[in-house]
Parts: sequence; structure tokens; C-alpha cells
Amino acid sequence: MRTRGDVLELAILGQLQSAPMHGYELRKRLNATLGAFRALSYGSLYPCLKALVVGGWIEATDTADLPHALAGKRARIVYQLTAEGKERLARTLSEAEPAAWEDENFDVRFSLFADTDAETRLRILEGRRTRIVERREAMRRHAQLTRERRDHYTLELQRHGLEQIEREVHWLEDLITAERRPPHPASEAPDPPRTKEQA
Amino acid sequence: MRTRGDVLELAILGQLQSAPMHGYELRKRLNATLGAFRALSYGSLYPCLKALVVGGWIEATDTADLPHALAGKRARIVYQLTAEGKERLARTLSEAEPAAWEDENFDVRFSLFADTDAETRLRILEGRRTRIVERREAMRRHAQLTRERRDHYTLELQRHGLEQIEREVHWLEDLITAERRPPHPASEAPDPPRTKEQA
DNA sequence: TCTGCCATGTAAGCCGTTACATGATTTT
DNA sequence: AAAATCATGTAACGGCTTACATGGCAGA
Repeated sequence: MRTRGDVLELAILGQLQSAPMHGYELRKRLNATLGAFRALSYGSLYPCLKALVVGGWIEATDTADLPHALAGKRARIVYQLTAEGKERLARTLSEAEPAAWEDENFDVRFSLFADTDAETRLRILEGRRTRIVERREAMRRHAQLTRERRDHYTLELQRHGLEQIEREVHWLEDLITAERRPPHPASEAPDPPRTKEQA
Repeated sequence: MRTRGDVLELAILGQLQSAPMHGYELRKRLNATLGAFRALSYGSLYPCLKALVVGGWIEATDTADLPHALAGKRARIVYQLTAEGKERLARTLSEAEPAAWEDENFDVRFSLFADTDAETRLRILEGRRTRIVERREAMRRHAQLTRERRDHYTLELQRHGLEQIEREVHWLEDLITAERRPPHPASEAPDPPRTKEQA
């Protein structure tokens, strides 16, 4: 069982950046950040954590091996980034590869934008937009071609799908505009795009 | 390699209902009807067709075995529904099981609404709505809880996701309303209460 | 001729889930 | 005392894609 999954790895490294965590907690956070519904299972998570440890990107500490404090609490395995892990995370986050704007990866990359430099953010957003616009055009073309011989429901499905995609494009365009707007980071706005404070 | 996949089977049976077809054509149609992008591969399609033949739901005819006409065209395998296949399709389409409104199945079921009776349509739409509303509530609750400690981008991702889901709910509610409107199917004149015509 | 689309398939592998197994801790 | 939730893991399987293998037919 390989259980690679570039995306999951990145998501985990990204979460561990803000704080060391054990698996159970990590899962809750991940499920929370990326859609409250799509449940990531332990069957994926734990093997992936193992692989990250083997790769040297994270380090596992069993709280049972720490004799000092932590009295009443049960043993848990807390994971934290190694120096290599931090470096790798930083490198990955600075790349704007085409894969970054595919469906499977985009959300994770986007959710880590606070730790991504402005140029990479912009390039990923633009790549994503191109991708989605392509999709929209394909749908429009197809809708045009088959317009006549379709029943009401198929038509409605098509219309709704197209509408959702158009919203997506709009959303991306707003984000791109916003990214381009402030070339002078320290000027106006009562609500500056403050980089997040670590808890 | 099992390659079951209830959904794919249903989609195929549904397509073959309108006309016999060979695999290649079938694939194009399926990819067209359900999202112009998500490419169904031959690696799924052909094994599934085979399984349907074995199950007795469809019948395969190699055009090479028909010596009479069809001169210049190359050999193709044309599939058509058997009597059992038609019956099974009809039975499946009349059921409004919970599975029908899950993500993986809903689109296919919906795209076959033209062959589904009104009551089943309504129940599937309502089931779907309940499901999506649940999801929306989960997101709202979660957004409320974590509102403070989130960076701009995570927040934006959340906001956009919620908006898309709200649109989905709205869409479903419109559809449900439309389904409920004509309770007396054979009463009104062709003019006054006219439901909207699609362009 | 050769490029590209039509047409049918198979084998391997990927990425993930479900179901199982186990047990501690907390809440009711 | 029982039930819920915390916490960690493994084995099996599921459905899909990719890549491979093969070849006919059409038009540049």
C-alpha cells in the first residue's frame, strides 16, 4: 500500500506548520478547512503520516515517552515538522506548477496562500482561471451543438452547471484583481490585508 | 477486476434506451451529457459493457457478423437493451432510494428524469435538497466557530464554497416548486398557465 | 505517405474508502 | 455501568485512470 498522494502530504505539512499535532486532531482540522463534509479517513491519514516520517519531513513524538509532565493524559503521537520538512514545504509553496491549479490540488494550495508569496499566488490564480475558462468554453460549445435534441431536465442540468462554472470564473477574476491592486503594500485601507498572526 | 459501478451501469442503460450504440459513440454521449470535461475512460466503459452483457441486460451485435448491408463501414459492436434490461432500467428509475441523491449518483439520475415518473422525481429532488441543506448548515456552523482565527484566504475559500452550496439549494428549490406546480396534468388550456418555455 | 481519428480492448496501478481490531478516557 | 468519543492503526477492496497493444479507415 503506497498511499502517496502529493496533495495530502502538502495539506499535512501545511497544517503542521501552524502547530505540532497528533493524527486525530490533524484529521479534524483538515476536514474542517477543506470542506466540512468530505471526510478524510484514518485509512489514508495514518499511513501518510508514516510515510512522511520515513521521508524525514516530520518527526513523531509519543507522549508516553515523555515521563515528566502530562500526567493524566493518555498517550498520543504528536507530529512536528523537521527542518527538512519546513524547507520542503517552503519550496513547494513557492512553485506554481500546472498541477497546482488542477481540481485535486487547487483548494489545498489556495488554503495555504497566506504562506505563499504574492507572485506565486497570482500565477496559480491565473492558471486556475485559464483552466476553468477552458472548461466553460467547452460546455458552451457543447450546449450550442446539442441544444435542439435535449429534454427539459438535461437542459436544466447543463444550464445549472454552466452557471456554477461562470461563478467560479467570476470569483477567480475578483481574486486576481485584488491580488494586482496593491502594488504598494503599506499605504491605504483601514483593513489592511494583514498577514495572519500565528496563534 | 470487478468494475461494478452502479452509476455507470445506469448511465449506460439510460443512453441505450434512446438508441442502440457502440462503445465509442456511447462514451462520447456520456461525456457530453454529464459534464463536458470529466472524461470517462475506455478502461471503465468496455469492462462495464461486458458485465452488462453477461448479466443479460444488454445484447451485443458485431456488425461484422451481419453479412448483408453495411458494406464500407468497419466492424463495430453495437449494444442494445434486452427486455430484461428495459425492465431493470424502468425499475431502477422508479425507485427513490437515498443513494439516488448522493453526489456520485444524483447527476445521472437527474439526467434521466425525462424517463422518471413525477413522484419519484419529486422525492429525489427533496432528498437531494435535504442532503445539501445539511451540508450548508455544517459549513455555516463551522464558519461561525472558526471565524476569528482564519486568514483572509481560508475565509474566502469558505465564503465561496458556501455561496456555491447556497446556489445549489436555490436551484433545487426552484425545481421542486416547478415539479409541484401542475397537480392536474390534463386540465389547463395551452395558453394561460403556461410554464416557461426554454429558448 | 503519414497523420489523425475511429474502434476495441487489457494490465497495472493510484488513491482512497469501509470495515475491522483495539483499547483508553470522558460523559451520562 | 453504559455510551460516546478519543486515539491509533491494518487489510481488503472498489472504482477509476493511465498506459499499453492493436488495427482499420479517411483525408492532407
